Parts: sequence; C-alpha cells; structure tokens
Amino acid sequence: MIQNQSQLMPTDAELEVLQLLWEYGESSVRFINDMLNKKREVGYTTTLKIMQIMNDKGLVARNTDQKSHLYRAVLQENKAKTKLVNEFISNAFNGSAKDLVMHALGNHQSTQNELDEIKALIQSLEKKS
Amino acid sequence: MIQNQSQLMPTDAELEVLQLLWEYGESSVRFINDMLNKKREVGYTTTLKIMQIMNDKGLVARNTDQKSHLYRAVLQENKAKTKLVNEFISNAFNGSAKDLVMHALGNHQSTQNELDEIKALIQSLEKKS
DNA sequence: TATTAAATACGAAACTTTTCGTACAAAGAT
DNA sequence: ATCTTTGTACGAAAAGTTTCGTATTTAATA
Repeated sequence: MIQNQSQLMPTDAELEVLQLLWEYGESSVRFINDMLNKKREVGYTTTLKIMQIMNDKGLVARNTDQKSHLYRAVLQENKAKTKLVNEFISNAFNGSAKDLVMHALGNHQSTQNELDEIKALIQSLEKKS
Repeated sequence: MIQNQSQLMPTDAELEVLQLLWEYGESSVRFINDMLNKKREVGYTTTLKIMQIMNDKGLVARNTDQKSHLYRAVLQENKAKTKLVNEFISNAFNGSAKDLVMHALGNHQSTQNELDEIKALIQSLEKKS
C-alpha cells in the first residue's frame, strides 16, 4: 500500500535539509552536514538522524548502493513550497492569499525586476478569467 | 527592565488564539475556547493553559479585575503578521519575497478585486523608487 | 591482514509544545 | 448559609522535535 504522505509537513530542521537537497541535488549526509555547519553548529549524527527520519516519513529517498548513502528530495521544490505556502496561508491568513501577498510585498525590498515578474503573473492570471 | 520580546514567535496553538483575539478583541478564555471548538475539540483547561503561557511570554495581556479574566493581543495584527511573513520568507524562500508571492498567487484563486489591490500596492511601491 | 577512518543504526536524553487532571477560589442560586 | 457552577492555578503526562552517545559495520591504508 502506497501511503499518502501529502499531510506530512517538514519540520524546521527537515526544511533546512530539503533546501540543500533542492539546491545541490542528491547528496550524502556528510555533505549536508558540512553545509549546515556553515550556518550553525550541528553534530554529524544529528543530521544523519534527521535525514533517516525524513526517509522514514517519505520526505526523501536514498540510494544505499554505496557505503555513503545518497539522499534526494522526493517532492519537487515547487510542489513542496506550494504546500508550505498553502498551509501558511490557511494558518496565518485565514486562507487569503492576497493578505499574505500584501504583507510580503509591503515589507520587503523587491527590485523592479521582481515586481515586473509579479505583474506579469497577475496579467496571466487575469487572462484566464 | 523592559524585556525585548521581538524574537518570540507564536506557536501554532498560540497563533490560533491570536487570530481570534484580533478578530473579536478582548475576550475571555471561555469565549476563545468556544470559538476554537467550532473547528476542533479542545479542552477548556488546555485553552486556559495556552493563554496563560501566552501571558507569561508577553504575547497577550490580561485584565484580571473580574473573576473571568479578559485577554487581549499585545502585538497588532499587522505587525505580528509581518513578522510571521518575514520569518517564513527567510525559512522557506531564502529571503525572496518575490518567490513567496509567485507561489501564493500561482496556486490560489484570487478575485479580480484582490488582484487589483495587489496591482495598486505594486504601483505605489514603484513610485517610491 | 591489522589498524584506522568514516559511515550507518539506534536508543535515549533534552527540549518544546500541547493536553489534561486536580485542587482551590469566587460567584451565583436555592 | 450551603450547594452548585464557573473560573483560575499549576503540575505533570503526552506528544513531537532535536540532539547526541555508543555500538557496529564498511572501506581505506599501512
């Protein structure tokens, strides 16, 4: 039986690992731990355990052919982030994407290029309707 | 000494309470618990405890004049949500507000009115530069 | 091949968050 | 005035997350 993992939200530590896997692709625990340690001190077995748990949860898959296992994210970055955003919108903004966007744009420095991209997206959304 | 509470992020349960306090204003534990129970089952003392903890943390303040204490959110909705969004952007989107916005708009149904509001905000941001 | 280095497995401690039981106090009803 | 209802206080259990120590296995190297 294929388990439905769609409910499983990554924890904060798990999300840190996922971001690295998305950025660098299939990676060893050693590599991920080294990257994490550029930002904060984490023990190797801590990282290992997190990634093993992620494997149990189905957040990552791993190749165990070599001694050093290679892990990869199961969900694509886009899909995973969409889920995170949806969850966040529902938890903190009562389901209103607009409210989230207003907050996000109102309090961050966005370049003109970024604003242009957003405008283009809005235009394409408007064409659909 | 006035403590700096700016780092304290509300937990999920605390955020649920805050949303109700923002929506309905100063409220009793009984009221908040009744509202929470419209969505899911929560024991009264559970809600009480959460709100007492929030009081200890400084997330809410309370008026204890009456037998039934009245709680109110300390941070304004806007400021609190801005913090939450900033934290989220930094945790999940590497600091890029644009990426968050693209995900939020791309996967939610927004009405034309909402899109118009966002366009207006973008325009006002563009004028500033 | 024996020793060392590097990896995994796994249990459990440490922490955080959520939930609830119990004791007690205050107010209202009979 | 007593009884019942409704509230707060608080400790601790339950659940979830993060961290790490130790045992064991695998591979490299002397």
